[in-house]
Amino acid sequence: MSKELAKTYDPKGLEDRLYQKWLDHKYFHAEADHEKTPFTIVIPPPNITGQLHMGHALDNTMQDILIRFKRMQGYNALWQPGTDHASIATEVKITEKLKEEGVDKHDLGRDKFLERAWEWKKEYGGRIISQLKKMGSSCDWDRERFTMDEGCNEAVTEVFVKMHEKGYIYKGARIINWCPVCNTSISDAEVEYKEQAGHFWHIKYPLINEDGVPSDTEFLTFATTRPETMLGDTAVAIHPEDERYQHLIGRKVMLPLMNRVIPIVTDTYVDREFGTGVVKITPAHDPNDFEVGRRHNLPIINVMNDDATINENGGKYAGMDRYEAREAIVKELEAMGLLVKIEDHAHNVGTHDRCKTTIEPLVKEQWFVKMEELIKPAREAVRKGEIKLIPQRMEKNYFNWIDNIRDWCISRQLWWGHRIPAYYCDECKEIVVAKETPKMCPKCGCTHLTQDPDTLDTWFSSALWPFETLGWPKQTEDLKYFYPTDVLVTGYDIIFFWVIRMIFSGYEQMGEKPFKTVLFHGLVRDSQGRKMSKSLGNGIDPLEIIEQYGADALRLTLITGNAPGNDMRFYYERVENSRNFANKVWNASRFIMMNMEQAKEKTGGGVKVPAAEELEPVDKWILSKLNTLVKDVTDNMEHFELGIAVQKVYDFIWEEFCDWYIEMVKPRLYNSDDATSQNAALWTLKTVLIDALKLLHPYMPFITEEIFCTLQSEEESIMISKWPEYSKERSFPKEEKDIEIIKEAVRGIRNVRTEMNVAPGRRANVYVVSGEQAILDTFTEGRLFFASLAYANEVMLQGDKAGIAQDAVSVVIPGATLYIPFAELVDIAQEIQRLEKERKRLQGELDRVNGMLGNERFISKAPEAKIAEEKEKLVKYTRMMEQVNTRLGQLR
RNA sequence: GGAAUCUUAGCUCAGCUGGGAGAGCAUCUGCCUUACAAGCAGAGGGUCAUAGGUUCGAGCCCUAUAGGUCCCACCA
Repeated sequence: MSKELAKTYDPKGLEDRLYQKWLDHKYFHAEADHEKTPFTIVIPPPNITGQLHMGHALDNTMQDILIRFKRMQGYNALWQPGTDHASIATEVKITEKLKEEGVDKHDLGRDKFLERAWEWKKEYGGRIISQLKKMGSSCDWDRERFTMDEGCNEAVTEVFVKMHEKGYIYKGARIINWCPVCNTSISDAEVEYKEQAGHFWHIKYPLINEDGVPSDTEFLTFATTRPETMLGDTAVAIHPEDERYQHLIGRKVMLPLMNRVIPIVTDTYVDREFGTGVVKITPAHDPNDFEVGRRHNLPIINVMNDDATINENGGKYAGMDRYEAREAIVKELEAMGLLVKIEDHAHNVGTHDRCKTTIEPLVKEQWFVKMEELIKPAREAVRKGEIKLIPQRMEKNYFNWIDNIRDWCISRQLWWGHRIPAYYCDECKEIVVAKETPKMCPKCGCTHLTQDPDTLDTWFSSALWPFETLGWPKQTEDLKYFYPTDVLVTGYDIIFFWVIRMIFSGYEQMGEKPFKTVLFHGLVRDSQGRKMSKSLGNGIDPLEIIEQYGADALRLTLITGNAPGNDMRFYYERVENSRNFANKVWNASRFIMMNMEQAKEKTGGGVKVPAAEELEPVDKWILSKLNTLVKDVTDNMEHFELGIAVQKVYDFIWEEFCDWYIEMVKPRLYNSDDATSQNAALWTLKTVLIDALKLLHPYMPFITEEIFCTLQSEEESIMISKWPEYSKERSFPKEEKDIEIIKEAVRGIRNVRTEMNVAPGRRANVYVVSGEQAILDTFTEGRLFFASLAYANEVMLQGDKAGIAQDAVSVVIPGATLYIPFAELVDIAQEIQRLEKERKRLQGELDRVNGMLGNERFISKAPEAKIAEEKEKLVKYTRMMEQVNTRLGQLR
């Protein structure tokens, strides 16, 4: 009738079954309920192209821990899930796949391409979700959203139109980052700078004489890393106060190869100390030059096509690739005697973070979000602590980015994504931004309008994620109830892409922060500390780990031994340790249930709640320890110290509960003559186990559920059980102290026995000698388990050492000396040596304590509690020292 | 160029508000003790990078130095 745990712990058999049970019972589902306090987390939506990797595993484990913890605490916990369309990432994948089929994206056409994309979404969008389920994630799947579902589309259009009306979104020709391979503009955040070995080409341009012809003798020399851009040069710049070049102000130079006369301009942007103090200016292909060009009204000559080949403005170089052109141009300049020298030069080159292609700065007409005003509330929120970043040091990064923010280029020359709701009149070119396709042009009345072909940066929609998933722009009940959300858990690597943008969007659209706390985690690296990557092939598949060790073991591994925001290394030994812990929990539970069952067979009844006086000191000791644990763990978790919290649970279960408490109560369990004592032990075992399981549940949901349900068949699930609370009635300081004394005695005896190579099977009597009745009482109470743990035949308690063999081995603990007489004897000299060692140790402690207490300034300045603590130690060590000295005297 | 962060046992890392240095793995010794050998009992191993400073007291706070990681900016 009662269930039993399987003989061996096998996560494979139970995880899927339990997850299905949770789903069936709708435990993950949350509804707005004003009787309860909400606790909300929105998931960082994984890409539909993605497969579960260790980063997801960590991110989701943290969220699940928090959400399960809060749910058990009685909060109305909502974990809002969904996926991201990942505009560029997905488009690239589909384009690649088409290429494999021999189909060019453009031949296929936009509509057909989008059909393929949706098919892709249908096929792979579910994959990552089912993988998250494998982790045990308790998301409310009934609420699953997608950044391109109807509601999100509506939200995006709403925001775009609104912000355009407010003037926060504008269209303009600016210098942007262009990826010649993906054929789209990208934002500043998507550019990754990488140091590359390059060259400095020192080139000279001839000055123009007064008669308007290039000089044969006068030149202006400068250095460049990108000679090919000279085709678009429209000026040469010098610093206005550079004495070397004062005489050149107002003159012009001849741009070789293009035979264009260009001015010499003065601009403080030029660094006199760097190179020759002369800079060629190419406004169309360099962000700084673009600015210089604006200041001096220089023409912008774009010399490049979208694929980074030279265009018709590049004269005879038209059609060449940018690097091909570079070579040809250098060669030609050299032939003309205009190449002065070539130097090696390492410099940072901007690359596209997706495809690693060197980006090309280009001037293009794009849509931008004006950041200046928008960003202000985001800065203030963090500055005032309205939004907390954990760890706090992330604030530096945050402010640094905000303080240097530039307008956000949001248009992408891609098809997969939210198409920009801007329409152009075919006749008068008027731009209309509207939620719906306009019937006619408001300016000329023409009825032919064409929608902007571009789509929006994928982060434009993710920025709205915390409120669009709750129903916005509709003022839903959910939105009112669950927003603002409580915690955002994410990697520090997307703070600029996502976190900041959600924050300013929340304030702009909702007038309220999107979340109260951002909990950052680091990267999961391989065992050698390298980033896991496809190209290195060093990625560890979380699903494989789950298959081999179980999701619980994986979760525990990811959450222990690392601080918030720090990267961690992942290796198998750590997972094994986690699995071993799961196994420990499993076996301890099995042991407890087995004993409950056996007692039931004998007595015919189940475990009863014992009367207060029926609890023995050990029972009170472990209950008291558990009580403290509950307080500490809850406190740690509330402060997001997840790793510290679970470490405490781990230590408690393994050391205190399994290695000490269970061992201590075994004699009681095996003795059914004293039913009262046996019942008290069983009840304590069960009670402590259940609470410990609850504390562990957020971390290891499956194993705890399986054990809990086996143990408490009347309960439905541990995940909706009540989180344990600290209670004064469960605090027993006296028993805690008493048991610690006995533990110390046990450890002391074990130590001597090992040291003396006494075979474990060889039992000996133990005499506990103490002048204090309280200590003798403690041992009286604990005699039974003390005997079993200290390999004792009989435990004799006495006030003096009468009747104890002279050559008995002795162990000194605070307040008592233990004597263990072995039949054949002990080398007295060796015993003296051992005690001398102990004397030395105690002397060290005494010196330290006396040093502190003898220091007047310590006495006058240290807190009283600390002083009292040290005084107590002084008493303790002094007494132990006396005992050791007495024993040494006897032996001599 | 600017910022952040790290340097603690052989390895990988914890150490939360300053108050007697910890874990896992590895190593060594002894145990198949009727929950667990994925285990039990013990042991060894650390000038907490270096040098100063603050403090009654520093792994923790401050300054400098060395080395590593990483982010931002970018000088053409």
